[in-house]
Amino acid sequence: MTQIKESSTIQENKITAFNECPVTYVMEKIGGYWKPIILYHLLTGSKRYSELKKTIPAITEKMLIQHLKQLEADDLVIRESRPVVPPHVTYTLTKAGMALKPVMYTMAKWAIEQADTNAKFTYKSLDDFPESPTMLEEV
Amino acid sequence: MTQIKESSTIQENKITAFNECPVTYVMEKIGGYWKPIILYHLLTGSKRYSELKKTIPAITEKMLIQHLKQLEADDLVIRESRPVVPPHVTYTLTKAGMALKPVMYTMAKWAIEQADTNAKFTYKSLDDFPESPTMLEEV
DNA sequence: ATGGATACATACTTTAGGGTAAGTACTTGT
DNA sequence: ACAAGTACTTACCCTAAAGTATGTATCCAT
Repeated sequence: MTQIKESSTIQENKITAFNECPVTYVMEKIGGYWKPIILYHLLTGSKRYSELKKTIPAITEKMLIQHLKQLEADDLVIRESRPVVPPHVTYTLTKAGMALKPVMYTMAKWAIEQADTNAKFTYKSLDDFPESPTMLEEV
Repeated sequence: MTQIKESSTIQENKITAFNECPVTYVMEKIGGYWKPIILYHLLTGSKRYSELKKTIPAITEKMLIQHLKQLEADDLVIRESRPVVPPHVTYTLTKAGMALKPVMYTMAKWAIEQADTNAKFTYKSLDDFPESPTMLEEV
């Protein structure tokens, strides 16, 4: 997991923003190109590592575990492994992770409202958030 | 405004995520260390460039206009300048910008709920979001 | 003994975002 | 003549996030 230089202005500003701005705090937790997508797929229930890989074809394995580790460290997902061969590992949302549902929903709602204006999106409705994976599928 | 290479995997993935994932779409618009803070301060009303500078002391002028330009390009703020000397420029949230209020509120709410668990935040309540600037002040 | 399945790990490179520092234009006040 | 105020602009550098490529361990089936 990529090392971070422990004293740069950029780090300091980040930490300050993180501590003072709740919005930044959330974005730290769920930011990046892949985290929302991973979280979205976990909203519908526990998934194995390989299942996540299959449902998110474009992600590399490095990015996948890297983000899973971060999500675990942030107490948003729980990793459970069965000591069998071949390995069997499942990832499940914690309470805090589940609590992101309304957050993501509100964000999605705004995005789709804006989409009416811009008309350049492939997703169009919030009808089935997050029961069916229409919105974030196939990324 | 920093040039972007127009064909890298990272750009492609970003654009895909941006088009398919509404959450990523939102984060593109309000992400970065400074954008939420700028937006927050604009939620309480129009501000001049210099006022923003004063209320967000840690931001550099480069970052400030850079983000203001981006927010303007994204139709979240409107720039109005009076042709006087010294210049008089104000920034105001658009409708879309204003519509971010519940989005930011929901995010903040989650952050503060988590804060109860972690107890390491300088902000503690949502009581006065966004009427008083207690939450994002002094960053 | 070789390949497949599973869940990673690790070294290296590229890119975009952020930061530093300095300069510009135009006018008023001293 | 020079500084101060306002709203920027520009050139250059550094860092962290993201991507590429390859390797590892274990067991089972063929």
